Amino acid sequence: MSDDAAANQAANDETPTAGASESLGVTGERLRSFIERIERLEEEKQALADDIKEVFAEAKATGFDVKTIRKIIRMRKQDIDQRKEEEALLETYLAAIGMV
Amino acid sequence: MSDDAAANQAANDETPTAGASESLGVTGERLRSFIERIERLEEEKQALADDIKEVFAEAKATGFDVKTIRKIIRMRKQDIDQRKEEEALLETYLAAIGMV
Amino acid sequence: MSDDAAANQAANDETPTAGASESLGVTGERLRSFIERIERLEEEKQALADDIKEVFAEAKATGFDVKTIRKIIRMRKQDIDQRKEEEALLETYLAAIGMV
Amino acid sequence: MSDDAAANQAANDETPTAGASESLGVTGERLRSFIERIERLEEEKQALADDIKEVFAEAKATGFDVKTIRKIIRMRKQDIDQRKEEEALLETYLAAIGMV
DNA sequence: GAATGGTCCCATAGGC
DNA sequence: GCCTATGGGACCATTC
Repeated sequence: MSDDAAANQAANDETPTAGASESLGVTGERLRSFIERIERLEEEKQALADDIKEVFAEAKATGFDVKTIRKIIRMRKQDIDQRKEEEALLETYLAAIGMV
Repeated sequence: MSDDAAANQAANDETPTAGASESLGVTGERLRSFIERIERLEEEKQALADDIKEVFAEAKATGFDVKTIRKIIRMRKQDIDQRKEEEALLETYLAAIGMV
Repeated sequence: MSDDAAANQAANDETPTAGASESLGVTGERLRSFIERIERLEEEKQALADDIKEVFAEAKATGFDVKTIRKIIRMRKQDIDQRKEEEALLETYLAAIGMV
Repeated sequence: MSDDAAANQAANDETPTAGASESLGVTGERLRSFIERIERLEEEKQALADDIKEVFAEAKATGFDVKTIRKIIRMRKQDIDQRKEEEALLETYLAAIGMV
């Protein structure tokens, strides 16, 4: 493993005045905080995924072909990506010739 | 592919005099609306994915091992999923013995 | 992608007396061998899938509810997976605190 | 998990005096048997999937492009399927004209 | 034919 | 910098 001590739950007492449990508690708190933040975000992300699914369902109910819609969206995304790339390239060129 | 509604990408008729073209325009509008709603949601979803990545990066910078954190999160999720499934199974059993 | 090129990376001459076409032949042999091995394995895999289907059918004929059986099997699998993951996590922790 | 409860909607009686509860025990046995047969088969199926993965890995290590190999296999499968279909159609025609 | 679950493929991310 | 591993998305088969 790369980092020193992964989830340092075992470990060394860093605050001499405190008990071992204290510093452990702090580390644990931070870890828990990270985990919960991530879980919260993933929950929201999942909610959005569900929303998207719903919209597809609605489109389907309206009589549209979902697969085709997906294809269109993919194409549009490609276009956007490409456009962004082109703009980025343009920026690079402009920067290269000192036009900021 | 189901050709009928599917390919209605044309959609750009905005002639006020209506007729078949008018309904196509309407269909096109609806299609565009669906697509844009989805794109908007996917954008937000992507933003959340980026946020999550950031939190992982922050945790890593703090000295935690990302891989381990991922594992913990996965396990917690498994717990939740399993609990849900157990409840679903119970429902199934109840239904099977006619207890609705 | 250039499909033709794809398979040619192996192309080193193993028979010093042969020309390029010979080494290509060897490469082709190896490729064919891989493909046939995979196809054979997939055939067996498919046969097993069919067997499983049969067992489900038999269970159904016996009066069991297939859906419920599926759910039970899924849950049992989850249990096993989770146990494995817990062990893996333990390993990770042990490694993290230097207990190999 | 409470395996015994399974699809035995009533359940856990193993009283030696038999009666309805005895037949339930028998039912439980059958259910368990089905489940274990399926699990065994899925295990083998998974083993084959792993084997296939290994072969792909070996092919890759040899210098072949996995994606392309997949494509070839897919094409060959299509050919086989098509051939089967043609044969089936031929059978149908032969049957239709009374040539068994 | 609609919904669901399972499988496969790809693209990205992290490790060596 | 490659290469493996993991997660997400698409497709497909099956069930109700």
